Amino acid sequence: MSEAVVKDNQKPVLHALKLACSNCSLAELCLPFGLPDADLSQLDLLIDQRRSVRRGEHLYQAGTHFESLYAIRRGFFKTHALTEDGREQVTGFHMTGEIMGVDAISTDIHACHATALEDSEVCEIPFTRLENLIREIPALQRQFHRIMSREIVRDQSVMMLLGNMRAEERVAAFLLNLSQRNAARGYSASGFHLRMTREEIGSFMGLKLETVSRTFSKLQDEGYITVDKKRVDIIDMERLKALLSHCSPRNVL
Amino acid sequence: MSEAVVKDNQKPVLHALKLACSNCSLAELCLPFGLPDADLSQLDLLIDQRRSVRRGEHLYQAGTHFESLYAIRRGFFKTHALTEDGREQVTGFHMTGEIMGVDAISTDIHACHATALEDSEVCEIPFTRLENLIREIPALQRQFHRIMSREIVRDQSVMMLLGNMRAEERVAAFLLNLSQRNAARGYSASGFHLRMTREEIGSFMGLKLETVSRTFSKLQDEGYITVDKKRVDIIDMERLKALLSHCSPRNVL
DNA sequence: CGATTACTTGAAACATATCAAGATTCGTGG
DNA sequence: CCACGAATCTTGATATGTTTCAAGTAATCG
Repeated sequence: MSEAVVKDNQKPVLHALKLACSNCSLAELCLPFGLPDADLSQLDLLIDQRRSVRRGEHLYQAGTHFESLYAIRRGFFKTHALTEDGREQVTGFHMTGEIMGVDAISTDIHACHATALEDSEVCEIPFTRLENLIREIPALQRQFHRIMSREIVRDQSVMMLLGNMRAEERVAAFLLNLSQRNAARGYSASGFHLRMTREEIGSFMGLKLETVSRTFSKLQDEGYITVDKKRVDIIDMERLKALLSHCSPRNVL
Repeated sequence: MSEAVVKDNQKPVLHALKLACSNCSLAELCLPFGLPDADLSQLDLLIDQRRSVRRGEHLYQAGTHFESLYAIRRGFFKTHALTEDGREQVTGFHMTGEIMGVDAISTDIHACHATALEDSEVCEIPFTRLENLIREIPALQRQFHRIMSREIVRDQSVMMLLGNMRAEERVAAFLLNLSQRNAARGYSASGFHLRMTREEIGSFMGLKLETVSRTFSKLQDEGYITVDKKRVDIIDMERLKALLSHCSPRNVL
């Protein structure tokens, strides 16, 4: 396995690692879901580059030309946009198996920045070649459409959250969402390490960082969770879910 | 042209009208954008049914099985979801040329309701057949992906709006968005008729109806717009846009 | 034309933001 | 490995914007 590491403060490091969707443990969360082995090997041919992005570095920047989607192999990302006066708004947090970059398809320009919140690795998916392959593999086409659609549903859930919920409910929804996504990846549903700052959480949820901090403290005082800086443990999952029972038409986030 | 009108209070009326994307004036806002004539006639074969939905009726309901996307031929829709305790959240307003239903692709179940806010007509696009056709026409594939991606970008803009803006800014963004979309369809950018109630606007923007009403009055008092119940005229477009200058990374909504 | 729905406006209540200060943690270079 | 400076987090007091409650008016539908 040859490895060419190019160290640079801004640009992500590029590896010439051999990838294989066909034996990737994340397949069922990702593009290969539902594909028979024969088709998987075609995906293997397409996705031949892995890219390493270190904590704090960006994977792509808003305004740059769009060429590839990225599947997260390992790590954790935020996507965010900057307003004219320099404030940032976080538009999403992204875990292993998720696809980033679909927002750029509409204009061929990335609509947001993607920044690693921990040392990460992504699989690069050249989009033009993906479109070609999609035309030949109906199951891949269907899965790709599902992934795009899922993103739309997810964003609309966030809209409902921002439009309807109070701070306590927002933070509860946020934690439950992380919990579910952890569980789907085989990790603990009840305890995890937050990769983002209070400010980033607040930006995503439409709250100020002080409010996020206060709300964590309140949820802890009331016995829902324990918080120790970045470590969160859900003590009473049922009651935490009950906080949202009246505002979720289906699963929130 | 044979026409079979079935009157019913709940179900949309079904017409057996002949449709033709190939001579539709909305083509450039819709699925046919960028297709050569030869391919257009294939789309014509696919989209053979038009459906008439009267004001107040739904086009589809949340929870029902997904079979078709719908392109708005004429009219105006809202999409909305109900929370468990019966409140509704509006997730979007939709004008001619726009495609509705993509949120259902992820699960094969509609994630929201679609209700006509005026007498409307939609073109029904059977999704399985669309996927087949997309595999044969690369330009159609590209356009479909763009439409899905555009929806994601739009939803993320709403997230930024709900997360960052105060009431006055939200309402300004809302009016400017309607203005732009009107202009793109050849209508006036400065004056239009609101199809939705104050409550629906508020639901979409994360505000109470009283706040929407007050904000309209305030924008009128300050000379940005005039409001006469459902009629809105933008008096000073530049100043209205300036209200948003500090919170938009690019076009809002 | 009467009843229902939609809209406007005011006053008070409430939730979150803002400002501020101190404590803790993290990253970096010595 | 330690120490220092920067970044992050917590908590309190006050300010602000939006919601809630309430009442009255206007418009729409049958």
